[in-house]
Amino acid sequence: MASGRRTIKDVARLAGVSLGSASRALSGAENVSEDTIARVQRAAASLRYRPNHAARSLRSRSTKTIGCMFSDMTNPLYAKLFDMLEARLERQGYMTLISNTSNQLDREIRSLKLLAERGLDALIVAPAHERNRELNDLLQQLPMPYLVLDRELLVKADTIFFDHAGGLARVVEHFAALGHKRIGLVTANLKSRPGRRRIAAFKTALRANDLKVIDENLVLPPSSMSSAFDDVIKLLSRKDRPTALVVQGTGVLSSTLNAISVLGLRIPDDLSLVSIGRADFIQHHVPAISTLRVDYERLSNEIAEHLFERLGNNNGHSSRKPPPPLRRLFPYVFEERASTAPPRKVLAPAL
Amino acid sequence: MASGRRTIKDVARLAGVSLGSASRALSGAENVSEDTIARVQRAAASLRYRPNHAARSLRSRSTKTIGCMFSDMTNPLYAKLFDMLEARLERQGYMTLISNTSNQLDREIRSLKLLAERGLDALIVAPAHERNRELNDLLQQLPMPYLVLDRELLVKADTIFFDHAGGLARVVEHFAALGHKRIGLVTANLKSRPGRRRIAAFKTALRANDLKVIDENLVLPPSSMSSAFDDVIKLLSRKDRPTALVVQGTGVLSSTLNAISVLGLRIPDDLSLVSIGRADFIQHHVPAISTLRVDYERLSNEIAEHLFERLGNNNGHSSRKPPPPLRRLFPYVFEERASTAPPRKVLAPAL
DNA sequence: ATGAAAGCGCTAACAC
DNA sequence: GTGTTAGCGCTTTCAT
Repeated sequence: MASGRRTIKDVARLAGVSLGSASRALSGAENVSEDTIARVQRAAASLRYRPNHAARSLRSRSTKTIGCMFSDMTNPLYAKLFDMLEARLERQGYMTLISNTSNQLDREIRSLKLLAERGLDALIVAPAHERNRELNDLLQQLPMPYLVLDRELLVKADTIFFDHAGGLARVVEHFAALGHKRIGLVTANLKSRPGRRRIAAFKTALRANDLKVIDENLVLPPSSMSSAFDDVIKLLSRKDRPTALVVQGTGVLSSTLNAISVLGLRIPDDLSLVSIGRADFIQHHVPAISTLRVDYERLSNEIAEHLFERLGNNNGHSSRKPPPPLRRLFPYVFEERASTAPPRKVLAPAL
Repeated sequence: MASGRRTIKDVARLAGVSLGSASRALSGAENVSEDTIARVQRAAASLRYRPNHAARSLRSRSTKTIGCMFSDMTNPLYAKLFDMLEARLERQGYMTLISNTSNQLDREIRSLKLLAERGLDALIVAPAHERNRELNDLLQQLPMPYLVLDRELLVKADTIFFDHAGGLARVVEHFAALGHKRIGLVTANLKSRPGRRRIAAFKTALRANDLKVIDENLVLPPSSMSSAFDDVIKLLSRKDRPTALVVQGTGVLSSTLNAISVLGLRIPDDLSLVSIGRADFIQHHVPAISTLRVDYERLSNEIAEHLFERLGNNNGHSSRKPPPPLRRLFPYVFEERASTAPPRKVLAPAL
């Protein structure tokens, strides 16, 4: 890196004060005179001084950086969350370091090691491999506080869970109230918590509404971004095809819409549809698609607040008692738009 | 951060060697005996030693980190590039720090300052505001080498441009060869280079093929991710509607497909279509969509190689002559798939 | 309120 | 090949 970079020493010399005073003036400490602050700031500006981050964090033991390890940034939902989070944390002077692991265990492990040695102030993690021993050990040994996003790890950790049960219950009730009897779920067959919970919650919600659980109505393409096209075509070609569909809002949704369009079915006349998680590309769809979604602004606020609270406690080094781990159930919001209507068969007699 | 963290001093003591030897052993230096290496590594492992990154980069003046500033990570194209880049750089021991600015000038400026003071080894930037004075000044004062991605800045800088002209020429020739006379372009009306160049290149390509430039065929929704639905509906409802469409592969593409589906038009029977940049959500579309795309794997390799070359030169501090700035024209690849065919009117007489 | 001095953990330069 | 030492740029005591 540039050797000609200005240091705080240069600033102090130019301002005619000691090194310590310059530091205090720049970091807004208590015991500095107005005059000193002014002179130091002028000197810093004229030298275009920028503090050296490595030196600062070596000494102060704070990197002012928060790390995120998400399983797949290509997933627009994570991308959106990251965007909000970054904007939110930046306001407190924190930078966000992201590490994307593409659902690969080895990348998750290397990533965790790297993040650990960089001594970030805190971490937000959503590893794909919740039950891997090495990964769990690594997390446990992490020197900084960390927050888990919708994963059920082996280790006890602060976690924000998404309320899949509540969310899917809301959607199924909505369909049931409209008179739908046959409801399908199209979602990735992932092993991680969101995948597992969505399927379980869907079945539970059906039972709670006295609806039959028809396993054929569960369309489970292997990965979160892969195509559900063929499966949806098959499902919707059946004689007793579902009249309503709950669809995961990633690539699965676009291929489902594609299949619906190819079959010439109309939404909501022939088929009602609710997406889980509003994918960006769908927000202008015609007709507007009813969505079960997470309020990412609220979520990123909650994450930030929790993190800062933990960071605060951590300042006093070994505090008396470790606080109980956070276990927050974060709600989904159901936004009814134009993609749901009563099923045809029910409407017909009324005509 | 944890105060009980092990340092290299602990490792050296346990291994029974000096601090310097421990350091050399761990960083794979030249002059260390096999025996020392083994003992130090054993000691490090048993202590669960992790080097302190701040100390290391303060001393060695290298952060082993490369920063990216992209205008919008929510754009799946950037997300994909970042993913490949991260995997590529990780292999050389580099971490990738991403900063997402959502096309906001103030975030770009703050971001650049933060990245600068963290003394990253190199930067990859694609700012939305190419011609902003403050942003250009900031770039010029950057202490580390940086690479610009498809932007025309005021300052001279290493840049990889995408070959929009070559790419669009290829697509228009393809359509012309199939017999299309009326070709439309649907793309965001962004002020940044990709937006500008795409439009200009499209017009040039039409002229080169003796096709009329019909301004009404240019559909320009305001932002790269916004909806083109209404505009595409209008365009395709016209009597002399285009028989072929070139569509930007972001949210614009999904809303265009949505419009086409609502109008009941079939691809490629009623309308041929090529997307620019394969959005992830479209890779399984039926019919498969012909695409003008960037080879992100190759691109990330070129970026990495260029960066390491610049880093190499930078080691020798002020080298004799600064090398001429890189101005690389990066090619598009045209992948013909199933979404293009001769126009109907031309086929009819043949029947 | 200010200056002097220590030292964060590490690597690089130098001696042997 | 190894140990010793200096010092990266900064914040934080500790005097005054």
